[in-house]
Formats: sequence, C-alpha cells, structure tokens
Amino acid sequence: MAERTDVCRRCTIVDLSAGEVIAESGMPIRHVYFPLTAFISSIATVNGQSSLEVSLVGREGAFGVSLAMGVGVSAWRAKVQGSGSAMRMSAEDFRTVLNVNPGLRRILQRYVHVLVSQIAQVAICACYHLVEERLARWMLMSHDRAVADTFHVTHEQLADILGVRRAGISMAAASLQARELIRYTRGKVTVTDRKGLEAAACDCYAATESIYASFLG
Amino acid sequence: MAERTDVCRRCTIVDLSAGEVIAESGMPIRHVYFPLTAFISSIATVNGQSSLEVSLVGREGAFGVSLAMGVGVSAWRAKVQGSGSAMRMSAEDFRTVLNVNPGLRRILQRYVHVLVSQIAQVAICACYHLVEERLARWMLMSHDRAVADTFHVTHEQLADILGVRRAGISMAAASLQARELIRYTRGKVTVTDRKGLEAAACDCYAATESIYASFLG
DNA sequence: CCGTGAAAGTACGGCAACGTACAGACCGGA
DNA sequence: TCCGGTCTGTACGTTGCCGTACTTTCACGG
Repeated sequence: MAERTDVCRRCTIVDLSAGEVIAESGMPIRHVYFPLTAFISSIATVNGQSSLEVSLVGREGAFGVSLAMGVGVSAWRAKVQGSGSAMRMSAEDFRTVLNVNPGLRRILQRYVHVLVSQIAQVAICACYHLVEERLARWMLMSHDRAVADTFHVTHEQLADILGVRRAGISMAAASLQARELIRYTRGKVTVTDRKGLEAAACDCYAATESIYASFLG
Repeated sequence: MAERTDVCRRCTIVDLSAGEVIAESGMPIRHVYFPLTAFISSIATVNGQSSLEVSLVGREGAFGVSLAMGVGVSAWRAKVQGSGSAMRMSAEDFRTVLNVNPGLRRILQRYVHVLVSQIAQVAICACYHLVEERLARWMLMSHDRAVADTFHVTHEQLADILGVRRAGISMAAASLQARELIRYTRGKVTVTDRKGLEAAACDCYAATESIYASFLG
C-alpha cells in the first residue's frame, strides 16, 4: 500500500534488545516503533509498585500511536519484551507523515480503537480470570508476536505483567508444563502444544484476536 | 469556541432516563451523545455474565467517539447511569462535522487518549485495590458527574460496575456509611463527606482526574 | 573447575472475595 | 391496608491469591 512505502521511507531499522525501555510514563515519546521481529510491552503502574501490562505489540501494531491523537506524552512505560528488529521514526517525522497521508491516519485511528478494546479486555480479564488462564493467554500472545515457538521471559517478569506474585506464576507455569502445553527453564519458554494452550486460556484471547481481525484483518 | 457552536447546531437535546441502553456491544452506534446533566456508563462483558464498567462519562466527555476513529460499532454496552439531559447527534452528522471541523477532531482525539488512560486505570484498579476503595472512587466519579450530592444506584448495579458480588458492595457501602462519608437507602446515595471520601478512595481517582486536567483542562 | 548470582520450587498462615442462601426492611400499587 | 417485589443485611464454608521467606537448581564467568 501507499501508506506503507511512505512510512518506510522515513524509518530506520533498529535492533531492540529485551528489557530496553523505549518510553517512560509521563515522558515525551521520541520515536514511533513498528516492530518487525521485536515486540513491545506497555506497562501501567500505580504507586510505582504495582504494575500491569496493558498492551503487547508486535508486527501487527505499533508503539507511539498516541502521537496520532495529538498527544506526545507516553501514558505508560514501554519496554522491549522480545528482542528483535523494528522500524523507527522520529515523532517529528511521524507528525509530518500523518499530515500528508490521510490513509495512514485512518488505519492508525482504527488501530487505536482496537487498542482501546484490548485494554478493556485486560481489565476484565485481570478481574475475573485465574492466573493460569491469564498466563496461558499471555503465552499465546507472545507466541504470536515472537513468531518463533521459543521466547524469553522469567517468572519475575510475568508477575509484573499479570500483576500477581512471582510464586503464583511459578505454580501456574508448572501446571501448564505438567499438562505438556509449554516447556521452560530459566527464562526460556517453548510452546509445545498450541491447541492445548488455546484451550487452557480464557476466552479473552479469542475475543481480542477477533476484534483485531474484524477491524484490521 | 467555534467547535462548540458547530456541534450544537446539529444536536438535539434529549432526556435520558437511568437504565436506558443507548448502544449495544457489537452493534452500530446510531448517535453520539454529549451529556449535560445525564451520565453514561460503558460496560464490558465476558461470556455475557461477568461485567465491568470501563468508563463513566458525564458533561466532561462524550459517548460515541469511536466514530471519530472511523469505527461505527460500539465495543461495549452503554447505558444511562444518571438520568438527565444530553445533546445528541446522528452518527452521519457527526462524520460530516468531523470533516469540516478539524478543531473538533483534535479535541476528540485528545479525549480518546484520556479515555485510553482511564481504561488502563480501571484495569490496574480492579487488579490491586480493595472493593471499598474502588467503591469510594466510583462514588466520587459519580458525584462529579451527577453535579448534585445525591444520585441513584443500587448495590446490585454497583456489583456489575465494579465486577464483584452484590454482598461485597453491601459490606463496603455499610463501611463507608459507618464512617459517615455517604448515606444511602434503597438505591439513593448521598455524599456527605466529600473530603473523607477522597481519602477513602484509592489513588486511581486522583490519577484519573489529573490526566483529564492535563490534557483537556 | 568452582563460586556466585539469578531463576525457580516450595512452604506457611492470613485474608479478601467468592458462591450461595435466606431473612428482614422498605416502597408502591392494588 | 395488605401484598409483592425490590433492595439490603448477614451468614456460611470455600478458594485463590497474598506476603514473606527459605531452599534448590541452574548458567556463566573467572
């Protein structure tokens, strides 16, 4: 599409390594990222202590779209969850491209709507579903975005992502492993039974996927 | 402002009564609402059972802004929480106004960003905070939007809003009443100690307020 | 090869909220 | 005035997760 070439021209390819913080809550957004093989986690906090992942973005999306809403400040901390490459554009260039490319603007607006729906799903999921179901869901999301069957994440990180104790993740992960849906050792997770994992996850996974498909498929 | 008169011209004033459903999840948004004295609750559901209020909109905001994102389908059920009046515009007119009024578009885009932040706050709040704190927070939000000190809501409704048991609301509400922060009988709630209620609520109330102020104040 | 630190396993009491159920209180209409 | 339905109070055992803490296991660099 025309939107795509227009974007690519102003982007540079960058390598992102896991753990890297690309935006801080309340701070200016310097760049917009369009992940290729990397994926980015947005984490909200309260009291600087309690945290919760509100969005996970891979090649299907972008980080920094609030610039398209005329807001140049990040609402959350954004960190690289999966190492890899991404296309990057300066905030300034992004604004320019948006002005001359109404097609891109339309797409990104629809994307924002999808993002809103996803965040609401995170809310209701955190409220109602068991840790194990939520963990299974996250594994699926990560699996999709990592492209590969194996990706890196520790129980500690998962605890911050789902907003539960590290010990709680250990229990849930052990259960998923016992059911032979995943395998893991010291931060390396492998999905061994995709179908089984989908059955173990709460409906939120399917719901989120279907929303994405119907607005950006 | 020019945006305002432009909007008002195409609006009709309507009376909304509590409980009225103005949009259904997955269904087309027929009208955009700018509440005056009414306020509107957006409620997400999962499995048609479990529900959670993701946004509460009064005269400070609007319902139907996803149309400004190019999406004509409501992500959630929207129902009137507080009876009163609102300005209403057809979806069609709204699209037209958006096209000829870039100022309005900019404001609404910023509003969407605020909405996104608020929903994330709901998520983290539901995840970490006690029912009583969350209830206090909701009372404050309702108090702001109702303008009056008294508004109508039953424990049953509050249970759906906060995603907890009705019995849990009864306990929390009784506690707030014992502390003389509110008074209530059969669906009629009166805020008697605003300051005290603010102290009883979690930080999410202040956080949400400050985000609103900094982007739309 | 061993030491060190990170990652993960496991345990404990404690508690908030759960699901369910029933009884009392109140209001409006017949 | 009484009835019926709505709203609220309250109870019970259950459970999922909490906070904390200690141990075990593994990977890696010296």
